[in-house]
Amino acid sequence: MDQETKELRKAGLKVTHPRMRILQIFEEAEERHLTAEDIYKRLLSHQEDIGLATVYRVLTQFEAAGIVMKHNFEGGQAVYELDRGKHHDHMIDVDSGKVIEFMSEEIERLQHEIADRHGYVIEDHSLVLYVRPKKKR
Amino acid sequence: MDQETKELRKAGLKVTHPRMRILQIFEEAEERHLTAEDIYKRLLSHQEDIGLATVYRVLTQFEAAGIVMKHNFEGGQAVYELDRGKHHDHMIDVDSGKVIEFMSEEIERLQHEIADRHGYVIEDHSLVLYVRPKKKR
DNA sequence: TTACGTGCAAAACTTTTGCATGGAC
DNA sequence: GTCCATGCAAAAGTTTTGCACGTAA
Repeated sequence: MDQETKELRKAGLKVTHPRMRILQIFEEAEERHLTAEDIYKRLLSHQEDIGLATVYRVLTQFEAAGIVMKHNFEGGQAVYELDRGKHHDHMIDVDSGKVIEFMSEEIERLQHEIADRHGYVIEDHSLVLYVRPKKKR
Repeated sequence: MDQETKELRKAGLKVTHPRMRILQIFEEAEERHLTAEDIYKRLLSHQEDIGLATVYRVLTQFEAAGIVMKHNFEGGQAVYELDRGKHHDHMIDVDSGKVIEFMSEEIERLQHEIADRHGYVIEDHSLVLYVRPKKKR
């Protein structure tokens, strides 16, 4: 039994063609971060007959099942990435649109400290740096 | 000449009724963070005849002029707040929807350090903590 | 007077939903 | 066979735009 099938079964989801193909799209893709539209277009270009509504439904289920993470960066469309388990934040090159992942134990620690100081516990968080390449000189 | 007029003039914007009223709505509001819809509803309740499209147009101009800041928190609608100049990040109580502002020099410093290490400079950034009140015991 | 601003309605865009059919187990 | 999943089209929700009219400077 292949990896995708296992992943779907584990999530208690029926193993259907759209779900398999969407998982594969993520695995094949160069970029880790894709919009629903990106995925839909790639399916179309492989002559797949899968509706955009299905893409959204599948992504929503995948998110609930912890298979993907959804991010609301600037610019209307939500982006999704496979949830590989290791938490990280994002840096977006505003010139090229490239997404860089990073992780700082130190920032994580400070966030918890701040929330705690205000009487809260962190449920989730979102840190995005919008960056531009340093000028060389 | 009052404060609102001064602010609009400084931004090179004509002093019109909708622009004045929208500035005032921000100043009167208990919450610092309002959606376009929030503002529109408050105008309606004051019997103002200002269209929602105008609210969006004015907010967009205000953002370009540095009068307000726009945030894309989770949940579809963008929120706007007056730009008082002092940078801060946000903590959102997911139970009540309450928005708490905070600021950490330490986190700011680490962000720059990380961007720099990757060969970038930070153009802008967004840090939002989604939190829940600590359980008492 | 003239360029810019506004209200209204329609359009654009992303995402969700209703419904009849199809497919996994 | 049963229940969940899907495609399609339509709806919903937010934001933008076209256009004719209005108004600040």
